Amino acid sequence: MTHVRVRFAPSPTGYLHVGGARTALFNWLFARHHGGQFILRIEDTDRARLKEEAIDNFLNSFTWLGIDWDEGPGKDGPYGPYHQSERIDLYQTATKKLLASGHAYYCFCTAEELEERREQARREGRPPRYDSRCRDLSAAEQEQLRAKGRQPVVRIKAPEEGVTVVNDLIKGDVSFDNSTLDDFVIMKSDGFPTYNFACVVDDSEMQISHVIRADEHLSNTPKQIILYQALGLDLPQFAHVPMILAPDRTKLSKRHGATNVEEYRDKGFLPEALVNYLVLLGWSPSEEREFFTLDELVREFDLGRVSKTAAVYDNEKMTWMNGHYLRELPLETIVERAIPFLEQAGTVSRADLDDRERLTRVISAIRERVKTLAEIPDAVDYFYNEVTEYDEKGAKKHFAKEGVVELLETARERLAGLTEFTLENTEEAYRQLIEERGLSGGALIHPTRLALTGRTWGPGLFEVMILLGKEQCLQRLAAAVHHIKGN
RNA sequence: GGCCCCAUGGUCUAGAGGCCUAGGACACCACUCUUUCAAGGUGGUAACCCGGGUUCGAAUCCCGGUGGGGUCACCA
Repeated sequence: MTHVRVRFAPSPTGYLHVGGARTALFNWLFARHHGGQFILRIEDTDRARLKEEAIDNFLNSFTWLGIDWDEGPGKDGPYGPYHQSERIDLYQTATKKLLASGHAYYCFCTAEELEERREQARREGRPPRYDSRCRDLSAAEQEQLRAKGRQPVVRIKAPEEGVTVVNDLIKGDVSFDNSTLDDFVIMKSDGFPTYNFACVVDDSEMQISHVIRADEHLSNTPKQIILYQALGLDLPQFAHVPMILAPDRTKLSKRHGATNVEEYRDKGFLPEALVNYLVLLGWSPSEEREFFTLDELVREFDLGRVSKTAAVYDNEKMTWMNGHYLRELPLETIVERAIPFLEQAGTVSRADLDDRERLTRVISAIRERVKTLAEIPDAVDYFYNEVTEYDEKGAKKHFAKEGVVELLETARERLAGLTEFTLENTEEAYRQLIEERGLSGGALIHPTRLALTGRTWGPGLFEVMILLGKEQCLQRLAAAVHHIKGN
């Protein structure tokens, strides 16, 4: 294979979308698999929609996902600059070439005129194509229009007959009738290139070997091929990856919930899980397997195993995947990543957060019971804060029983009598009491859990006791008794 | 609407003519483990869009329908 150079070319108008993230990921994996380069190119030719902070958002998202780039913003290379707004001279040179060779021409129609004609075409049920009316304007006519103050655009002279075939690595050969193409704009009246033009000039200039992009660009590809041909340039390989759809089978958008990777981070998802989930949407490994590290993906990834069909994004599976990573990642890693969420929630004091040893034990106890980092503050709450209320259903079930007050008081005395408050001792004390009274384990354990945590679920009771410490246990048992009597 | 792409359980997918009585994963249900909730283990419900061909044989190849998606800008 020729030397692999691929690129991801976002337009800095918003955030990195999960669909974009997956496309970038496919590009990155392909580059790493083949020992090639992954380039980030900023397509900022639409100055009206440009957002200053967007580029940083993108870069942060990539870094968070573990995707690095060999050339691009902050990483100069031999084919820079990597912002299209700084490459205008390149597009102008290419335009001059096209104009000189008769492959392009100036068009003086205004945006309003064009919109009007498109509207009319639609009304009459015709395809809204540009009618090439400026194609053969004489020099004199052009002068006249310029004199009127009209700022022209430059259009490509598209072939009127024949067929343009896209040899796509994923879709196979796709043919387009040239008669369906019109003389599209390559340079806007503001002197900036259009997407298709800038894309071709840059992909060629940057020696891109494989253009791997979303399916929605497939219909742009014949236009780009025409530009390559007009400029006398070699074609890259094309690969159009299927789209990611929302559950209602439409394009994924804000109204479907979290769609950009920053939101996933903020909702407590792990980058490992997002990457793993996303890569499995549209790509399948050669062996039946669900979990892959980035390194394993680099080894396994293959464009040949990318599916042709659009995939529906499933948040349940994403969440399941996240839960898996939450359980499997090193404990220290989870603790590190949980801290920002705990800080944000503000329910655990600074001092408690700094007691890393206890925090680690607490998180170890609950981590397989949560699916996202964002659930951790709530799950650890009672280890750090007093229990102020009891689960309503649980209270009805466990606090309303005959003799529960006496039972909890007795249990409290037994615990109070322990000189060493260990897992073994506490359990032993409880087992003994259970046996004495001829109770089922749950009859004592359930009300105790509710008293200590306010909840009906959580880690093993004796683990909770040890984590809470003797004093807290005694205090909470007393408080619960007080609460029950008060009702 | 024109053009283009696609079509295996609710969802992600395996499958490149006989290995398919269609496999795996999520979700769901049951059982199991268990002091609870999870996690884990075991089992289960559930799919080849329809119609024609081709072939001894089709989820797989061809054609036609249907359905879904994408795209038709001086946006990328």
